[in-house]
Amino acid sequence: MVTIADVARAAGVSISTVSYVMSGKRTISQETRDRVAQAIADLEYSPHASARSLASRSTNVIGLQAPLRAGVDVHVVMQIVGGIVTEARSLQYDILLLSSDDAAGLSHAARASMVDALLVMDVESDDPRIKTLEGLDVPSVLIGLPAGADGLVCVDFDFEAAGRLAAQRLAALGHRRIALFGAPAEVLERHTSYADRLVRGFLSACDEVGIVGSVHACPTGADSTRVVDAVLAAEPGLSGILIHNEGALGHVAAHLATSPHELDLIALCPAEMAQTTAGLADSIAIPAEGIGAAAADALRALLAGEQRDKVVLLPPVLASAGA
Amino acid sequence: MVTIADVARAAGVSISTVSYVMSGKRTISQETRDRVAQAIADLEYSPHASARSLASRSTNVIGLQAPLRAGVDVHVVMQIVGGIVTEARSLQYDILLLSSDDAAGLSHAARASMVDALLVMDVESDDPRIKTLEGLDVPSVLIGLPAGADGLVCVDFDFEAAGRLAAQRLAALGHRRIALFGAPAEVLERHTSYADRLVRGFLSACDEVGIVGSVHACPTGADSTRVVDAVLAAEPGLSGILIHNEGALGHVAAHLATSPHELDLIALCPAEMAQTTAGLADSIAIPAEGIGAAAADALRALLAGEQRDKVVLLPPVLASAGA
DNA sequence: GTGAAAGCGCTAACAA
DNA sequence: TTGTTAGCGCTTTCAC
Repeated sequence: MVTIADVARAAGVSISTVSYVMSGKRTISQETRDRVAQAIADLEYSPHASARSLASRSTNVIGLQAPLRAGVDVHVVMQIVGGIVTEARSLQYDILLLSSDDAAGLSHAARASMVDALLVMDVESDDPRIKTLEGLDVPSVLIGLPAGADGLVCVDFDFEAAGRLAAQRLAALGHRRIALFGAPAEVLERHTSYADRLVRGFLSACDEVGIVGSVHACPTGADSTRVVDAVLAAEPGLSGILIHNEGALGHVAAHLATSPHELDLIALCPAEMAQTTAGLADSIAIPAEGIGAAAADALRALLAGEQRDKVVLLPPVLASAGA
Repeated sequence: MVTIADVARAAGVSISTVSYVMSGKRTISQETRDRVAQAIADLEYSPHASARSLASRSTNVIGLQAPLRAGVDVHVVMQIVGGIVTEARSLQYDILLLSSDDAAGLSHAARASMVDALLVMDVESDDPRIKTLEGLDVPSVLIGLPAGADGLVCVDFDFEAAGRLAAQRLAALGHRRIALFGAPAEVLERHTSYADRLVRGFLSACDEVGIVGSVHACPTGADSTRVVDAVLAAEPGLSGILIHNEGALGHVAAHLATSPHELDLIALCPAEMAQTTAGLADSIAIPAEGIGAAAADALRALLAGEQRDKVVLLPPVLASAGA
């Protein structure tokens, strides 16, 4: 193993000089700097991460709790994690995947000084982790917007604005009666924050523009088409649909394409998914990677002591499908 | 911050006694052990991870390179990672998500002593990471079976056996002409190891049982149905299909359900996905979590110095769909 | 502009 | 059965 002492010896300087060349916290003559840099390159030296963090009292690691056994939106979770990792890397942070999903996992990582900060996905309202996070001495950011997390920094997609946007768009297309097909019933019933916000935006925009909107839980997979058919039968005149369900989108889109009903379908999903789905009128992209990147950046700001908004909501953007 | 010295003081013992109580590497009287345990609990002490790994020269961290921007099988990747994390946790290991996907990322993590071992997914034949891994002083396990990785431990699903099993099953169902719809063309053309192995197993079993098999690339999404229709038109008498494409499965299954052709469809996909897909004759489950767990366990064996097979292949299991 | 040396919190000899 | 202490490799005062 190559240590800082090896580098110092090779460059003919003291170890503190090597350290200062790497950190830039001291002015070093150009000549010395070059010699040290050369020695580092020659020896393929990488500072021992643990030694460094023991001495510097910081790890350059972010702890991440991600829902790996996710129900619905696997693609979204993966893309968010991808965004986090990419952004974190550019900020010189590594990501430690926390293996337990509970509050104890968070406080353990913090107490063991394994991480400089914590990033937590999939937090629900009344989640015990909220109180735990507030009591820890490492900063944290939530991805999502659970009720009761007032003290914490939250980053999320603006589902309410997305619901509103979709309703307005469908109204502009001339529809007078529209429906939202969302998450499976079990998710809706938990009153997951994002689902509630989407519904709220959708219905309030319907009110505002004076059209009729309804909301329906939607199972994953092929069953979804049955639910859609039932709603279409029960609501004559229904002609515009917003769908937010990764596992149902493909089936519903394909089903409606062969249906006698004349209607417009807007999907709320990652952009890539909209592109491979035929039969969409429009789509609203969930900027999943952007959410991850924004969360990592919010953490950077916290760590740097910058003052920022507690809540960061990424705005929805309407896209022509297939374009 | 609570240190081992605080615990020692509270328990009225020396710090080494505390250390030995935690590691169990020394026999300690029951009484002392209890006092120390009590102090640890009272103070909510967690050993400083960096200090520990600096002194013990091991991190209890596994570095993982996972394809986050995956093309096809997001579900599979997520489940594998879930399996890794779960198993690693039970082995007292944490997972560090390596942020760069290249060889340099691997050697950096190793040289910086950030990890005790490396787990690498999505390695292709002739991947430069293979040589890098072989030169590293930390043990590693690949998930996949790339050509040229003879020196390394590899864990994967037995795609060849799966292809063989599917063909045999379709033959047993009475089909004389069957087809495999696999990955998108760009994946097949890269000669990704798993795709090649699946094809080999499928075709060789066709030969053995004396039926005709053909293999076709399959695009993701709704386009897939067009390809299937074209093949059905071109191959009269085709009546059995094996499909291995997460993004196409739903569309193809739905499409065939409404088709005039009388045929059996076998899906190769995670069990959960088969369950939500209607119209399958059978399915062969990809035990994604099991792969992750097996990989983590292979790493544990390596770390423990156990002698094991270089290649671990998880066998396919035929399941009645919808059952 | 550079060096020497005191820790960071822990593990594991070495001693008793 | 327990305590004392020398490192692990680095950062950062303090000294020049």
